[in-house]
Amino acid sequence: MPELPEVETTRRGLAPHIVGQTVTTLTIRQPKLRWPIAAQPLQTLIGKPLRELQRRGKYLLFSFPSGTLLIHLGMSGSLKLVPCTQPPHRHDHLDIGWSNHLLLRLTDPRRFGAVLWSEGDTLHPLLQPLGPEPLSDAFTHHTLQQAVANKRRAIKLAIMDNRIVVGVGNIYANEALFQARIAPQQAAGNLSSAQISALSTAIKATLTRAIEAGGTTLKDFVGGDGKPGYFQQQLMVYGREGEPCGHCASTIKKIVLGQRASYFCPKCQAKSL
DNA sequence: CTAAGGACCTGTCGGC
DNA sequence: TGCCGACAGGTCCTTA
Repeated sequence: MPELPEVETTRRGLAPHIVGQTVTTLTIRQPKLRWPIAAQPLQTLIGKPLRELQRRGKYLLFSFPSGTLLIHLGMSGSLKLVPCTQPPHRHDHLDIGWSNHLLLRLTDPRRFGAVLWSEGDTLHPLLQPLGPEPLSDAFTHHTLQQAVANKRRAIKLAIMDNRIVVGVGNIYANEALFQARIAPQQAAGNLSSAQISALSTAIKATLTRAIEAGGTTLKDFVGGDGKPGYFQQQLMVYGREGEPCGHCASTIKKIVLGQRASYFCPKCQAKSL
C-alpha cells in the first residue's frame, strides 16, 4: 500500500484533527513490528500536545515538546482516526488517544512498519542518510545526475535508493521510468543528461499526480475505512505484463531487479548503448 | 563501492 | 473444498 503519495495523503488527512490535541491514552497491543515498539518513551507522551505532523520520505513525524514519534507504514500499514469506543481488530497494534476523544489507530497485518522515538531535537539515525525529497527543490536533474555519475547499477535500483532520493517505491519507479522512456535495467551512470532530466521530471510528475488522486479520499480518514483510492489512477506499466503498451502497443515485459518486479515497454524504453 | 540475498510478517490468489 | 507455493506497495542488514 504505502508509497509516498499515500503517506502524504495520510498526513494531510490526519493533521487537521490531531495537531494541537493532547495525548490522553496510549495502548500497545502488539509491540513486535519491524523493531519492537519501546513502551517507555511513548508513555511519557500522555499529557503532551502534538505540535506538528510532518513527513520525511515515507516516515510520518509527530513532533512533541520532548521529541519526535516516527511512524513508518511498511508494506501493509495504515493509520486512521476512530471513535474512542471503537473495538480493535486483529491487526490493530497501536492506539493513541487524543483530547478530542478520537483514537489514532495503527493497523499493519504484515508488521513491516515501525514506531520509533527520537528524543529532543535529535534526528533519528534512520533519517540521517536520507536523500532529498523528490517534490522539493532539493531534488533536481543536477542532484540526480551527480548521485548516479559513474554508477553501474541499474537506474531503477538507483532511484529506489533512499540515499539518492526518498519516497520512490516500486510502483512509481516503474511508472516514472516509463514516462521518461528509460529501460529499468540501464546502467545509471550511462544515461544522458537529457534522460536524467526527463527522469527527475517524471518522478516529480508521477508522485504529484498520485498525491492529487489520493487527495480525493481525505474525508475518509475520520471514522471511515480510510482506504485511499489513488491507485485507481491509470498505471501505464506496473502490473501489466503481457498487455499492450498504451503508447506503441508493444507487449509489456516483466523482469526482476533487486528481487522486485519491474515492468517496462521494450520498445518505448529501449536500451541504449 | 556494488551486488545479491536473507530477514522481518500475513493475506490473497492461482493452480492442482 | 483444501492445500501449497508464489507473490505483494518496504527497507535494513549481512555477506561476498
